[in-house]
Amino acid sequence: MKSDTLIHADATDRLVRKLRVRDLLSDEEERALAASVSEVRTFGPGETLVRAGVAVSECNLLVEGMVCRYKDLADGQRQILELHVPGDFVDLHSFLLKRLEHNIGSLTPVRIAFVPHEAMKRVTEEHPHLARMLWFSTLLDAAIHREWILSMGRRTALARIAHILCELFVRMQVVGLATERGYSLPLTQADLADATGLTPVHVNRMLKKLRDDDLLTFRGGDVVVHDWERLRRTAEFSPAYLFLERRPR
Amino acid sequence: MKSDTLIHADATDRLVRKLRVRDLLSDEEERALAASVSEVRTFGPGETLVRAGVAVSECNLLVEGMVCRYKDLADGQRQILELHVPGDFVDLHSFLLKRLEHNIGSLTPVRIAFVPHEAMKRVTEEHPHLARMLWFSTLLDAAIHREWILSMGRRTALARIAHILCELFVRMQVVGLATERGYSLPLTQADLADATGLTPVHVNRMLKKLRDDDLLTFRGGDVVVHDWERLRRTAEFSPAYLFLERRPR
DNA sequence: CGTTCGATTGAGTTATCTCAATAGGCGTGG
DNA sequence: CCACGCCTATTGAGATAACTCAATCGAACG
Repeated sequence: MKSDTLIHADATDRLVRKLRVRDLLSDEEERALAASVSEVRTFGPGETLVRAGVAVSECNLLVEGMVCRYKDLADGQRQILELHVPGDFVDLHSFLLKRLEHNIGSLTPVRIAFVPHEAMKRVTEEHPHLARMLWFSTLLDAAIHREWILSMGRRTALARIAHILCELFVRMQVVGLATERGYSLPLTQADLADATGLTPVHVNRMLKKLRDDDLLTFRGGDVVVHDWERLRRTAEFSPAYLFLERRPR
Repeated sequence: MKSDTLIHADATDRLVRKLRVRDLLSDEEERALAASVSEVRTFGPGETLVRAGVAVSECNLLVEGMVCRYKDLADGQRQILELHVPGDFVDLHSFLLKRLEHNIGSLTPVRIAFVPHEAMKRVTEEHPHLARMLWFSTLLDAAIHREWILSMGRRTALARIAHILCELFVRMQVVGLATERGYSLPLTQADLADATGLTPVHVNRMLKKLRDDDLLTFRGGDVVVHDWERLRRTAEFSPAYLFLERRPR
């Protein structure tokens, strides 16, 4: 094993964990994944990591911190399209798309592992099953997108916020970053507004309602779930769209 | 060439057309695609083709007509997640997901080509480049989802409707089903409401406004574009997210 | 030719937004 | 150590985009 493989092995830990929830990943595949990381770098909060339309030649794997994909409208309105937790291969799709149609930005200080597209090509060609697992994880992003469309289209502001906080709870649990009671979510209410298509003021009122109803507290970057059952019902949250079971075969 | 390959060759025509807009597809790959179709069947309008949560063993390729993916909320509200035009490999993702988390339903009479998952596995393993193109087309769906999230989150009702009609115009053009002036869109205003997260009544008013402003007419299942430039601006539509250029290499 | 389904319009309601003001935390510089 | 400024959270009050309910109308269809 080459030494730089060792150096970056921890970079893929949470990704591996996430993949293993859904499928069997061999040790060889795990090593191939770790070996494909060329570099790990840190960035400050509020930085744009990938800009829409610019050709990219490597994929970003989030190791630590929180990033989002977003688009802006001409009048300055922002919409967050997805929130990413450690272990997410944020722009895996840039491998085939070559450029992204949206931006990727850090919401906190982050550590990012880079995987060059050449390494992606090599690893997917040498490991067809791993390639399918990576394909799968882009399909998971699409499934999350669809649930968000449902939220934005048909859920009330309260349910929308409850839903996104449920989703993140589960996704954080998968990568071992949540306890039974809650998780760390270093977002501002304005960020949450951009993610839910609401205004910060309204987000504030809905959070107050969730607090007053004793469902959940979101304060100082921490989510504490008080009543998971009622929260789930309020959000009409069902984790089926996160495909948390092992695929057949 | 086997005769059943010949029988179903037309089934993949529009898909091939769509793929060739984005990448080079060899004749051999085209034949492999056509050969993977096991059967072509017709369905009436309003049928559920794939139900959420049920294990599936084949992919649906839309040959003719219009289908949508949708989810329902407990109170009966429906959200359409994506509209599909001929040539769309509607549930290509079922190949890896094994079950879908949403439903697929026909909006019109449709012709569907079936591709068994075994055939998918064979063709993707034997043709890695074709596999990447299919992966790519699932990424395209995700990009469309993201644009919808932006629409639902931040665009006004008028812009949202204008935008979806712009998108379908371009997508219909790609598969040769639109003229310079417009295209056939066999949806009711209620369908359009379910796709945009609005009420039918409000959709009606916004369509009237688009008509009154002389941007576009949607009547009797036909979209006629009167002023593309102003329509584009109203929707803030830019086709970048549809990746209409050839990928590099 | 009655029935059904989709489109259209009016009138009143409401969820969410906008504007605005206040308050709390936190880092920086004097 | 205090004062200032900045960012985020909070709350109030009024505005508005979109919704609900309800009625009418037209076309398709058996």
